[in-house]
Parts: sequence; structure tokens; C-alpha cells
Amino acid sequence: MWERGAVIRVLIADDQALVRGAMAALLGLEVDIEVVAEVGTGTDVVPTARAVQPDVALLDVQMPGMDGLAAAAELRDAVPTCRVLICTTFGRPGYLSRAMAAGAAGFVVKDAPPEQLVEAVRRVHSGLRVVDPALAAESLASGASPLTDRELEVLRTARDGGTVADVAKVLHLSEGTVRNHLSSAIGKTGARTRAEAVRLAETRGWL
Amino acid sequence: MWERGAVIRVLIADDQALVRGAMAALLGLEVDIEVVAEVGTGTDVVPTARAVQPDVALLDVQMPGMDGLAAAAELRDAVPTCRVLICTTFGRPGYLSRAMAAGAAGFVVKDAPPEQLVEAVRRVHSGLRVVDPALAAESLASGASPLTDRELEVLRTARDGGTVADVAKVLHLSEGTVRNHLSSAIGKTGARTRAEAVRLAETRGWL
DNA sequence: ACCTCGCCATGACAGGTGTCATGGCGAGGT
DNA sequence: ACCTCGCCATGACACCTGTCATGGCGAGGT
Repeated sequence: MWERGAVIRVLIADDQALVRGAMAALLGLEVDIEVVAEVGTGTDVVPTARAVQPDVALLDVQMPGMDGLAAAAELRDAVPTCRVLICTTFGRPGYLSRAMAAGAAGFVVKDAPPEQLVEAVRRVHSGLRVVDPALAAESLASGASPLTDRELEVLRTARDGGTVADVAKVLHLSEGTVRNHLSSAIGKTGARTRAEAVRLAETRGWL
Repeated sequence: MWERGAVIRVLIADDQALVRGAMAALLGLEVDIEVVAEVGTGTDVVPTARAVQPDVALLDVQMPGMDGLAAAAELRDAVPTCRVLICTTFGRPGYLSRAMAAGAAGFVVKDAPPEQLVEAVRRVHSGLRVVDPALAAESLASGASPLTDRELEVLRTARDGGTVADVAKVLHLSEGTVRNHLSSAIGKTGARTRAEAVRLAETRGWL
């Protein structure tokens, strides 16, 4: 009971229990950091954060239910005192910009050395922003997604390899319209095939 | 210097430094486990293991250079006293069977709770096999890959969304032959599109 | 020797795909 | 009011794809 207020209270959200526990163990080694909550889905983030009032929320991007980016946006409104640190497997340019738009204070990739994570937690807690410079440059270079909402939706639906007719049926559109959106998306991504467009949009974090 | 031989010496191989360090921290909390080496590529596994002679090697499947499955096979010959525990993100049926064929003693997915990992390390070290029962059942149900080497190669090449002509050029084959292999792969996977066949083969661990 | 099976190839055909021109509708900006 | 832009749709056209029949070659099993 004698932590004199200098301890950083952290919430960890990651869908993989093993990674979640391991990160908790890693952060727990630091004397000035305490892991006060662990959740495995995006939908659990806000309720839990409301209950335990953490100083920093460490959110993975890909989670079942709600992704880390959406959770970050909701968390910003629900618990304004809690600063958000996004931690993800893929350093996709689009993720960074979307994370910043969602009010995140920091962004670290899982390729980074462990010390960098604990440093990021401390810096975020003290009000600084944490961004990988290389990723920031890449993000600025590739820019924001030029795809419209509908194009993204069509691309997402076509992702699992269905035919145009399937996509049209799912989205309640004409086949011709689907083909138009796909054609437009292919042109904007610089791809030459629907599958390639999906792949490119994914690696750029536009999905 | 007074660990009296009861300590389990572990090597960790994972391409993500953060996860690697976190897992090391997690295992390091246990008094009977000591992490003696960390590597980030598949090619570093065997040389490092030869040098430090670990009791257990904890290998991720997807790594740059050489994947964990191939590393496991080489490790079995190079350091027979070291038992292999495969630890991966995806619980794909094909991974399990290939891991067992490569001489692995255990297989855990990263969805599992942290205690399960440390338990797996102990069991593997004591000579037992560790396999998730649900995954084992799924593995037996889906069976081994019905795809021939060439079909897999064509499917792999077609994965990034290239056209038939592209694949044919890369593999030095006729376009017709590529189409035949694709058609066969589509039939065997039960898919209706090339893209769907790629997706299904991937989720089953046949890739 | 025979058969089976994987591999490569060709040719043909139906159907799916990507592109383009054209048009209508509604929202937002000047 | 005007223009721009996203969205939906139709129709037409060239091209790509998936399927099938057919055949040749070499390896391995009986």
C-alpha cells in the first residue's frame, strides 16, 4: 500500500493470451510500472478501463470484436486521463495515421527491442508522443488512403476470394457496380489484379 | 553458481524482438527455468544451440531466413539432447503434423494462457509430448495436404495476386500448364476461385 | 512388362473479369 | 445556381480464367 503515486498503472489489451501475459511479465519487472488489467478483446477495453482507471492503455491493433484503433477512439472519450499506446505486429503506414487520428499518444511495433516498450510507456505517461521515425516517414510518403468507403468495402468483401457475383450479393449491389468499384480500386492502388489490389491495400494499412 | 542442475536451460527463437523479450521475462519468473539464449532468425537457431546447449528450444514457426519447422529438423540432428517446442500464432492443422514430422516434442499456440507455456516447457523437458487435443483432432480431420509439390509451388507463386502469365514466366512453365495445376488445386481444396484456394490452403497450413 | 501417378503441354470453350463510355442521383463547396 | 465528387447502374468489348479432352514423358510399384 506504500506505492507513493509514482507507479504507472497499465492496462494491456492483446488477443493472444500468451503474448499478453508475457508483456505483463516484461513490464512487471520494472519497479515504476504496474499492470493493473489484462483484456483479450477490443470490446472489453473501455469497460475495464473505466473500472480500473489506468494511466496507460497498451492496445494491439488486431483484436476480435473491436480493433485497437476503434477502442482507442472510444477510450479517449470514456477515460480522458488514460493515454493510449498502440502496439502492433505490422508497421503499416495507414495504421499509424489512423492511430494518431484516434487520439493515440504513441505507436510501437513488435519488432522493436523490449527496452523500447518500457521507455515508450514512460514517455507516453509523461505526456510525450512516441513514434518510430522511419515509420512516420513511410506513412507520410504513402499518404492517406485514396480509396472511397465503398471501394474499401468491396475490396474487403472480395478479400476471401469470392467471385464478383458473390460480392454483389453480399453488398446488395449490381455486378457491374462491383466491377466498377474494383476497377477503380485497382487503378488507385496501382495493381493489375483484384487480388494484388487487396494485397497492396492490406500492406499499406488501408484495409 | 548454486543452481543444482534442476534448472531448465531454454533457447527462444522469435522474429519479433518485443515478443521474444516478453516471453523471456515470463519464463524468467520461474525459478526452475533459465533463458540462456535469444535469436531472431531461423538460421541462427542451430549455431546458437550448438554453442549454448539448451535443454529446450522454443521456436516460432514464421521467421525470416529459415522457418521454425525447418530449424527444428536441423536442430534434431545437430543437438539431439535439445527438445523442441514449437510456439506459433496460428493453430493450423498442417503446422502440427509438419512439426511432429520434424521431430518436435510439443506444440503450443499463442492463444493459450501463459501458465500453459511454462507447463509445456517443463513437460517437454521431462520427456513428455505436449499437444493441444483440439488441434490434434482438427489435424487428423483435415489430414495431410493432398496437393502435389508443383501445385503448391504454383499456388505459392500465385499468392501475391499475379496473373497466370506472370506465374508461368516465374516458374518457366506454359500458361496452360499453370492453369491446369491451378485448376487441380482448386478442385482438391474445394474452392471455386484461385484466391479462395490460396486462402484455404493457407489456413490449413499447406502453404 | 504393365500400370499408376505426377508432371508438362496443347487446343478449345464457356464464363468470369477489367475497362470504358454514358447517365442519373444526392451532398457539399464556391 | 453551378460544379465537383462519391455512388449506383447499364451495356459492350477485349481479355483472362477455369475446365476438359487428349497426349507424351519418366519414376516407382506389382
